[in-house]
Amino acid sequence: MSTTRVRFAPSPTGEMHIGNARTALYNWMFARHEGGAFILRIEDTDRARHDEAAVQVVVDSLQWLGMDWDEGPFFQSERLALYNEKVEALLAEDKAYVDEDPERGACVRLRVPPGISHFDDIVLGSTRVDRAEINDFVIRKADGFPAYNFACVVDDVDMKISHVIRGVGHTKNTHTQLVVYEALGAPIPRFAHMPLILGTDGKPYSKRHGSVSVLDFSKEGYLRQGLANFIALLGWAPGNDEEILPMEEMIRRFDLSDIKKSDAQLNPEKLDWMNGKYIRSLSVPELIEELTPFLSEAGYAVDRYPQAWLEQVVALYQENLKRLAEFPDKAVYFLTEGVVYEEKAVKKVLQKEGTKALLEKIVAALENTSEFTHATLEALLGKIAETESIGFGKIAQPIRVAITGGTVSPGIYDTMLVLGREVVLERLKKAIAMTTEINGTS
RNA sequence: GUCCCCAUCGUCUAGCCUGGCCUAGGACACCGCCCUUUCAAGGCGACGACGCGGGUUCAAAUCCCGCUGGGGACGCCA
Repeated sequence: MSTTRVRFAPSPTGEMHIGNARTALYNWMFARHEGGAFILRIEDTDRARHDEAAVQVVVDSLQWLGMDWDEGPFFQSERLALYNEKVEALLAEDKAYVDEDPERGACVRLRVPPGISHFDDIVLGSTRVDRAEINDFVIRKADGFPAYNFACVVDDVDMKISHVIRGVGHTKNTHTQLVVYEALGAPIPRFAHMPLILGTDGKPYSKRHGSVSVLDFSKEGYLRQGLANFIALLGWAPGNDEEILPMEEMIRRFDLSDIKKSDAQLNPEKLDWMNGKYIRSLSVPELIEELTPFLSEAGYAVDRYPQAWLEQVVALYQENLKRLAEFPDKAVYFLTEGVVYEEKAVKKVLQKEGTKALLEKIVAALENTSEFTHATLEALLGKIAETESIGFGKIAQPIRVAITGGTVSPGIYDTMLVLGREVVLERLKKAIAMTTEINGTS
């Protein structure tokens, strides 16, 4: 059994930032790669920030991305006895002392011995800091709660963490925490600090760049596999040119030493591209399942449509989607009874000289056949194109606008077939009537 | 301000540790072409980078130094 033990230890802030998600993912992938344990620990030692719902966000985010944990979640707020025991021991050994503040009360500080602090980071390499820069720091706050740098180490020791994988903002903390390991006489784990994720302006990725939290990306219609693959590749590459990597593959190839030292900008276009790749890799039933919440959100109850028919519609859009959330709007003329005509499309296509007559011929031809298949439609429309001696585009576009309301849709045969003979005829007639009106008033 | 870190196409990156195979490879985006009934998807192609200056060396994207630029950390927050 592997002795590799890692942990993800967020403070419950109410949202899981994309950068934190990547840190969690790297921890998790590393644990799975090594056959070790992934532990979830909630660092809720700040009373003012305590929030139950915020913990749920962490859990939901992790689960949504497909991460599971072997131990926890542990809550630091429930482990005060352990921290106090350690504080008292340090006090007894005179490695720590009480610092009285007339206003805030008494806290406990750890004595920082002089010297040069040094450790080898798996990502950053050798790092060193003069301890003269580290003041005796607080390990127990006046409110009785442990301070971050203390609770973190006590827990990492207690939980036998072998590798501490966290954001680059913690490198100085690591030097501070090394003092605690020393005072405790505890073995020191390996450290790996992750670079930052930046926005397109090169500043740390934040709300003004777009979605920041994992759950926000989910709401926008990114697939868990797509987002996970994308953020994993922000700062890590498996060493060859492959980019679409299913989770199992990423786990197999993951290596902490392949993580880049420099910060990475999040490129939204590439995320969309990658998400589209994953959408296309799904089976139609799987895609429907992913689409269901978005359909409901838009007011379309999925069970309102025959499953087989819905599969046809979804199949038509699978090649077109970048984000799941785009679907309801794009497929609106399949999902609702009526058609909403875009003014521009009507003006550009339907109001053309001869279009009305053309549509009437199409209606007549369709009414003459009871068969409504790809073959018959192709023969029928092809014949009209031929007798009218016009390109097929000249005939497909008016139909498209008439039955969808716009100039963009899946293939015209497929669109007609899935819409069905009745609906197609009804919409064509409606368009003809409308065209008459427009012509009449102009 | 003090300390620390980083630096290859616009962006994500391969290559750097173990100099030569790099006239620097791939991907996204952009542009063009093909496919084509629209939009996509797909295929093909074009554009596009080793931040600058010194070294070391027969040879540097790769090693060293400086500069410039960018970023981070400096709480009884985590």
